[in-house]
Amino acid sequence: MTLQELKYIVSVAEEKHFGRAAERCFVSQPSLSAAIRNLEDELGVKLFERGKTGVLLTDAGERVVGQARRVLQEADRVKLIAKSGRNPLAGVLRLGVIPTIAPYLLPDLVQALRGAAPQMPLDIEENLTANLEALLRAGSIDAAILALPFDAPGTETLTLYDEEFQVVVPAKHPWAKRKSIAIGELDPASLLLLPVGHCFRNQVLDACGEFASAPAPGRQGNSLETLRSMVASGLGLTVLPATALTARHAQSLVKAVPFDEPRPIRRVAIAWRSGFPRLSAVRAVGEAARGLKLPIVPAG
Amino acid sequence: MTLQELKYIVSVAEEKHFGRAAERCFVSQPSLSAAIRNLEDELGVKLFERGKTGVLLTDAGERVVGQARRVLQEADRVKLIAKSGRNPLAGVLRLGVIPTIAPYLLPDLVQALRGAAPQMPLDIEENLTANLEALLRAGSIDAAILALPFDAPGTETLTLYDEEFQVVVPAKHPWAKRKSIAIGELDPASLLLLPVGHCFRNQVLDACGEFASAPAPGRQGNSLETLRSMVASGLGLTVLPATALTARHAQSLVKAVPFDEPRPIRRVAIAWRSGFPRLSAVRAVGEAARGLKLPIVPAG
DNA sequence: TGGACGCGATAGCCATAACCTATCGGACGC
DNA sequence: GCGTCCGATAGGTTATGGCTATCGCGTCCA
Repeated sequence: MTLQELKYIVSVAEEKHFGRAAERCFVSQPSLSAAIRNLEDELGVKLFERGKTGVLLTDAGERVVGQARRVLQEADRVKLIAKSGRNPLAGVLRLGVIPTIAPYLLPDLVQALRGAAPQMPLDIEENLTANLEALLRAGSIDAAILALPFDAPGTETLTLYDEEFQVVVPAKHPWAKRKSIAIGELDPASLLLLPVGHCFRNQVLDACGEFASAPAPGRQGNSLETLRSMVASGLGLTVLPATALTARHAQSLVKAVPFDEPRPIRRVAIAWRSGFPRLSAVRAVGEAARGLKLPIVPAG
Repeated sequence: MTLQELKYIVSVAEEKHFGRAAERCFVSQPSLSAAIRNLEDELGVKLFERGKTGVLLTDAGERVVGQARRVLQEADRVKLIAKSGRNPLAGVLRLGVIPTIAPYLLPDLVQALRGAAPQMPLDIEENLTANLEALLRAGSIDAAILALPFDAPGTETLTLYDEEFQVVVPAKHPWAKRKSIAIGELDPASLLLLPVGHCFRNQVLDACGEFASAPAPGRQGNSLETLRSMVASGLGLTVLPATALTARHAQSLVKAVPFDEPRPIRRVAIAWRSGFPRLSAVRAVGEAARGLKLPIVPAG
């Protein structure tokens, strides 16, 4: 039984004439006759009574044709659904974002995408890089915005931008008035860091050339905002990325001071599975991120 | 788009593995791959993401496969419906019967068919032969029980039985005690007949060798029962077929008297369109009619 | 790090079935 | 009777779907 055959019987049922039905199906009359004969044989029922006074539907034919119409209708909906899914910029994009980027990038990114891809809502998964990698490879998310390096096998990345690191000190701290600070000046004992697992923690440690002694466990905050508050309360100082230091996140009790040149940075990228079919959706997200008015350096 | 292709994508969606899906569909893996590629091309959407870590459904694929399942389900119902229509003795049979047979044959016929074809209800159309012919040829009824001759083009007939005609006279009529009556004795002036259009009217007239003068218009009854009542009331006498003269229809005020040999009869048959696909349903009706305990002569 | 393995895609060949044109055969109608 | 209409049949061609063998890529393991 084929969809073709079902189309044929519906056509004959409507035309009550093999010749005209064949014409309507753009086939020759013998082809249509043979196809219908095939179907009748397969179903084991005569669907039409070929009489002198035209073609009549048998009782079984009536019911089969009715059901055939339903099948064809559902089949048409397959095409409609496919058509609606043809636009890569339509449909939910499941996007992972690491916690040190999400709160600073997403508000503007979402806003930008409402213009660039209005039919593509973002389903955001905020998680650590290692978890995002697993989710990405398992297909639970479609793409992830995170910091490089990221070399999960079977994935590709597109660099979005670089952002500087800055030292954040209490407003009354002697460094608050400095123009810049050398990396070597940082004291591991007073540096507040994110917990293990956050890539930003390692990036800061890398930038500082790894301290000999590990920071004390107590000197940690679970988010960048917590770190900022801890600095404001005078517990120590920390390092934050530039996107966390815009006017929107200003705090009168703390002051951000750049590093000496060359200033340490992190490179932010979007990653996806090799072969992910909605590459242009990923690209749209990337373009939107690059176009934002944030303290970022267009890179790559 | 074919049902085959839809089966393939559903299978791959369930197995998440081209090889196993192919096995389940009893085709080789390349065949299945090619078919799916075809469908994806036709729909203009990638349905699956062929990754290293197995096969993933795209968002569009998810929706298309869901709809494909619905199509296949409806297609299965086509086969079910066809199967249920495969038994010619199942399903309504639309049967025409002429008014001079219907009330005498149907009660017993229906009863007999409840045993022989319990899944075949009869949709009865009681009408004159000419109308039944039109209905039969138009396909509005499937078969008709009527009196021969019946030579509508495109139809075939099967003789069911013969039934005698008898003279029906008032119980007090001098003929009521006669053993038999010669045709020539009938007086057209006192003979009660059905209206024009009933074949039985013509059969009686034929049997009597056509009277020179037509019967008076007033001496008509619209049914055999009306004729019987008119005889009972003393209005005249009439001729009825044997099936109308069983104990069930006995009337104390009238008496039926046979004709002299050779007794006139009418031949009752069942007719259907040549090529009507449920021939065995017609045959079943014929067998049932022949097997009835009625004053009929198995004929043909 | 190299080789075996797993998996989907590709290449090339073959059989079948789907389609075409031409023709037949029965039924009607003039 | 003869022409016409209509579905079925015959015969030939194409292309579609299926197969085997193989490739290419990635992963896993020694």
